[in-house]
Order: sequence, then C-alpha cells, then structure tokens
Amino acid sequence: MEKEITIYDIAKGVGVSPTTVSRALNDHPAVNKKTKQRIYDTASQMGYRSNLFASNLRRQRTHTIGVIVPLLNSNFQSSVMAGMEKVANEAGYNLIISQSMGTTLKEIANAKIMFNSRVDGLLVSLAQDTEDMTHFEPFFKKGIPVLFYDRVAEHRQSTSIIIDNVQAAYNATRHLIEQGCRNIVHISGNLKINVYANRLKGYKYALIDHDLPFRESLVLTHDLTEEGGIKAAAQILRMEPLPDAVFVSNDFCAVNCMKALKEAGLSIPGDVAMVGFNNDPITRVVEPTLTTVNYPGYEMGEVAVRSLINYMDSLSDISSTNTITLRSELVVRESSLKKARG
Amino acid sequence: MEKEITIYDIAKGVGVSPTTVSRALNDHPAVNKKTKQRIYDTASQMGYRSNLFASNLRRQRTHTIGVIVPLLNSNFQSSVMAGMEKVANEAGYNLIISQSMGTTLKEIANAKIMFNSRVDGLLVSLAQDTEDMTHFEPFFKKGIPVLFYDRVAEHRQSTSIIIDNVQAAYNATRHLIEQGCRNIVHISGNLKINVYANRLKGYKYALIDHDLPFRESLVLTHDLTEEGGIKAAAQILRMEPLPDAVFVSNDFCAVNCMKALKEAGLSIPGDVAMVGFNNDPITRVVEPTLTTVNYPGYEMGEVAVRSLINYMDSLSDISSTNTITLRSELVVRESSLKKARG
DNA sequence: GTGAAAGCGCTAACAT
DNA sequence: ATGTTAGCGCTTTCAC
Repeated sequence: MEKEITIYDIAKGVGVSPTTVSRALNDHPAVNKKTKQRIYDTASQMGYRSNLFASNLRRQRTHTIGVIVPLLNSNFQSSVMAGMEKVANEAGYNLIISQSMGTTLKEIANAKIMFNSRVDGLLVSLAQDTEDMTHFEPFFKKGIPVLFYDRVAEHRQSTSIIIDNVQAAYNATRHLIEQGCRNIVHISGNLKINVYANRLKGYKYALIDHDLPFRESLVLTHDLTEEGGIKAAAQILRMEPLPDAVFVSNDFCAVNCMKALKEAGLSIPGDVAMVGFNNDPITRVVEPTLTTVNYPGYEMGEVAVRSLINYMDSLSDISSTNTITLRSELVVRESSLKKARG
Repeated sequence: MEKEITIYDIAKGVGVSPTTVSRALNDHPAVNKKTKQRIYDTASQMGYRSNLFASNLRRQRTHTIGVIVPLLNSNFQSSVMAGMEKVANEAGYNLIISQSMGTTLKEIANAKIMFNSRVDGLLVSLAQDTEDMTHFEPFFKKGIPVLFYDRVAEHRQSTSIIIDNVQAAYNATRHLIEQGCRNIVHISGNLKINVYANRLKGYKYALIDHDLPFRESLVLTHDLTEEGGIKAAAQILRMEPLPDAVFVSNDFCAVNCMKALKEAGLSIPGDVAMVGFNNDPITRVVEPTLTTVNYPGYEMGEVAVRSLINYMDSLSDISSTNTITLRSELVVRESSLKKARG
C-alpha cells in the first residue's frame, strides 16, 4: 500500500506553500497560471488525491445529499433516484441513499445516520406510518434543508414536491364518467399516505361534481401489490351490480386486478373500464393497454435535487417555498375507451 | 443556528479529559462504567452528534461503500440496490450511489469521485463500452477492494458476482427444444457485455448439443428496450420460414416483442414459443405469462455488500476469490408450453 | 482508569 | 500573487 500524497508533498515538490497548492487545486483566481500548471502537473504525477474529510472538516460542508426512500425497488422510486443522481452528480454532490422499508422505526434510524454523516441536505419520501416528525427536528434546528417528495407531510420549515394528486385522480375519474361509467370502484392504498388519501378525494369530488353518489362500499383499500390487485378483483366480482369501471391508485396493482377480472370472463373495457396511476412501463404492454396518470418520477428527482441545491447555495430559507407541484396528465389508452375516440 | 457540540464541551461538562469522552463514546472497555454513563447522559443532554469527518480523517476509514451502476431505473438494478442498501445499512455502512449512464466516460468520472470520497470499497456493474479498466487501478494500488457484479470483466485483483449466464441460457434454450422447437431465434443485447455474450453462448451450445444448426441469421442484436423488441418482431415476421420460438435476453424486450408478434396475428406459444430473462414482475402479468430465467437481483446486492464487508473487515485479499456464482433457475410459464405440462 | 499532546490534511484569516 | 499561522474535531500513542 502506497503512502498517501498530501498538498504538503506537492508544495515541497513545486517549491511553494501548501496554501498556494490548496488554492491552485481549487482553481482560485489569485494564483499565477504558470504556478497553477506546475502544481497540477506535479499533483497528477505524484498520484495525489484530495482528502475530502479534511476539506469537509475544515469547510463544515460535505457536498453530500441524503435520501431516505421507503423502498428502492419500485419503478417509480428508482426513476426518482435516477433523476436525483443525475442532477446531484452534475452539481458535484454525492448521494447517500437509504431505505426506510416503509417503517417509521427505520426512518428514524436512517435520519440519525444522515444527521451524523452531516449531509448538507435531506430528501425524504415518508414511511407510511410516520405521523410524528420529531426525528427531523435536528435538521430543522441546524438549518439543514429537508425536502419531502411524493409521500409528504406538512411542515412549516420544509418544502414538498408533489403532483396534484387530487386533480389527477379527479381527471381520471371524470374521464371514466365521460366514457359513460356510472358505477366506479376505486382501489386505494394506505389512506394514511397523503398520496392515496388525495387520490381518493379527487375520485370523490369528480363523482359529486357529476351528480353521482359517492359510496364507501365502492372504495377498496389494499396493499397496492400483485396480491392486492387479485384480492380487489375478487371483491369486485362479488359486487351486485358489477361496477362499470375501476380506478386504481397504482399501475402494478391495476394490471393484476385487470388480469384477474379478465380471467373471470369480463371484457375490458367493454364490461369494466380501467384506469391506473403512475404510467409504469408495464401499462403499455398489457392487453388492453392501460389508461393511467403520468407521474413524472425522473423529473421529480431532478427537481428535488435542484431545489435543494438552490436552497443550499443561496442559503435562502427553505420554509419560504411551501410546495412545488409538477405537471401530471392523464394518458388515455385502450382500457378505458368505451366510446370511439374523438 | 446552534453551536455544534464537541467532545471538548462534554469533557468540560463532565469534568474529564476529551480522551476519556472519546473512549467512552466508542465504548472502550477501559473506562469506568459510571464515568461512561455520566458522559452518555451529558452528551445526549447537550445534543452532541459525533463528527464523522474528524473521525474519518483520523482513522482513515469512511464506512462508506461506493456503487457505480449503469442506470438506476431498471427493475433489476433497483432490486440489486435495494439488497445492497439493506445489508450495508445493517452493517453500519453508507452507500454512495452513482450512475455511469452506460458510458465509460461517466464511469471514469464517477470512479474518480468515489476514489476521492475515499470509499472503503467499490461495487461496480460496468458500462457497456468499458474495455480498459485503468480507471480502477488507483483502487487496486491502494488496496481498496473492488467487486464487480452482473456486468463484469476479468481482473486478477477483484472478485465478480454473477449468475451462470451460459448455463441459464442453455437451460432456457433446451427447454424450448424439449417443447419441440427447432427453429429458435435469439434476441441479444450488446455483445460486448459479458452477460449477453454468455447467454448467446448458452443458446448456441444447447443447439449444438441437440444436433440443431446454429445460424447467425437467427441471432438478432438490439437495444433490449421497448423499441428493440418491436424492431426484432418486425425482423422475425419477415423470416422464411417463421421461427417456432424466440429466446430473448431480457424480459422487458421480450414482452414487447411478444406483443408485436401477437398483434401481427401469431399465437404464443402455438406459433411461436417465447422465453425471456430476469423474472421481471412484468412477466407474470402479460398474456400469456412469460417463461423466463429468474435472476436474483436482490440477493446479488446482498451478497455483493456482504462479501465486500468481509474483505474489508478481515483484510483478506480480495483477489483470492475469483468469482461468486449465484443460483438462477428457469421459471416455466405459459409462453413456452407447446406440449401439455407433465 | 485517566490525561497531555500531537497530528490526520485541509483551508481561511491575516499578513506581506 | 504568495506565505504564515491556526484550527476544524477526533483518536491515539505514551505516560502516569
């Protein structure tokens, strides 16, 4: 194992002070160009690498952003991560990623790690059972910006990045109504999560605005997984009369539900129209292709990191911006078209 | 913004030296239990948080693992990440994740960042055009373990974690042959990538071992994306005679190809049997459900981190283990069953 | 069982 | 344009 080269070694080699070396390496303007070049050359020749700890220790900044996400392996969340990584990387920030596994307990532990790792900022999509946010207090107290995305909660000192879930669900439901559906089931996730609660709201408002009754019995809450979709389908098949449409809060669940309904002999959209949520690639492959709400995960990741960096650079107060809402739109495909398209 | 508490503050508060505080906080045995307790109490009461840089700077270890992945937003890669994060988190390691976007250029840049961030170990799934591995030399020189997974390359100083792609593809192809298929197309990805090259090999060997001719014209290489699948389907439809089976090196591509073939009026598996690769959840939703090779991404992530940590802890030489091969198996579903099952 | 002192490598005042 | 000095917060000899 070789000895680690420091700026002192370079300084000695070039015949200047460590300060000058440090400045040159950070591309400080007040260093002679020739000196700089000599320093660069010597550095690379000696196999120097900067020591980020030492620098961090001195500067009290890590250039690291922490991310706490419920579960990495979903299409939506990994798209968000991809967008985050891209922007962070371009801006010279590292991303430390951890999973809460959807539990508050692990979220608390991860928040602590992030805090001790002294991340410059934190991005969080909340665990489903998180109600109390005291584990983020240390960040607020220290003025470290915390930004919530997708699964968010109100907090006076932080910004949330979301889509308008109420409006999106409203549009999805209205679309079904416009297709002539009158008896629309909604499959929802854990209603503690803002996202699902708001989609339920949108569904409800759309019904009411179109003079259709809102019936609790038509709202099925499930884990929005493969099994959830299958169970929901079984419930639907027992309904009298059968609904003429189903709006599901998640594509993967929708697709499995649709499959189960088809297997029971129903035709989609003939008997039952279907709409999902997320615009997961899976929606374009199933038969019929699934109408869904496009949820721009990649952009959300980009916007989240960009906003965070803006706050950190300008030292502006993160609490001034309450919410950033991204555009989302209904993508109409075969599964919901009862009428010919026009 | 509050003042940061250090061990000196605690030392003053308790009336001992900073040394003792440091020892107590690290649970050093040679500290009086009562002193320890007093230190713990004071620390938490003062709102102390340890400064990882300072500690890292001193110890020359970061407890951080770097990950360089081609693209985060694929089902396979995000499963791997999820497995990695789980094990790393449990072992008290942070994960710094970066994407190469599949290009060597970004891979080089990311490797540099990881090196300067002084990760204790590095996990890499290579970019497709990476041939020369000199950008990892600094790690080897410094004795920092580098572990490749999935998209790997031979290197005397590092371990690779893979599945037996040749065998898996062999089994998939043999299965098709056993179903009576004689004219089997293989859709492959970039053959520079070990994974695809080996699957092609397995396909070829299976044909040869069953006295079937290997024909270059039946091997189609594409981006294994939605478009790739559709283009491949178009090529297949122009073949004379039509093949009786297609083995695709990736599920998402397979599923899109299958859809295009069905839309052209072919029946699956009646006219053409299909097998994919990865066991993406999508395979269970499409019609017919897709026979595929189960690729245990989550486990691969777990094993990768666990192995890396073992090397780091025991300081054993990573070059002693050449390859870790995980189990993978064929999952037979509807898309390949020409004969009744038995 | 505890402490004094030195130093990990860097950078930001403050000089010059 | 460059150098001097001090210190970021921690851990680790070495001493008692």
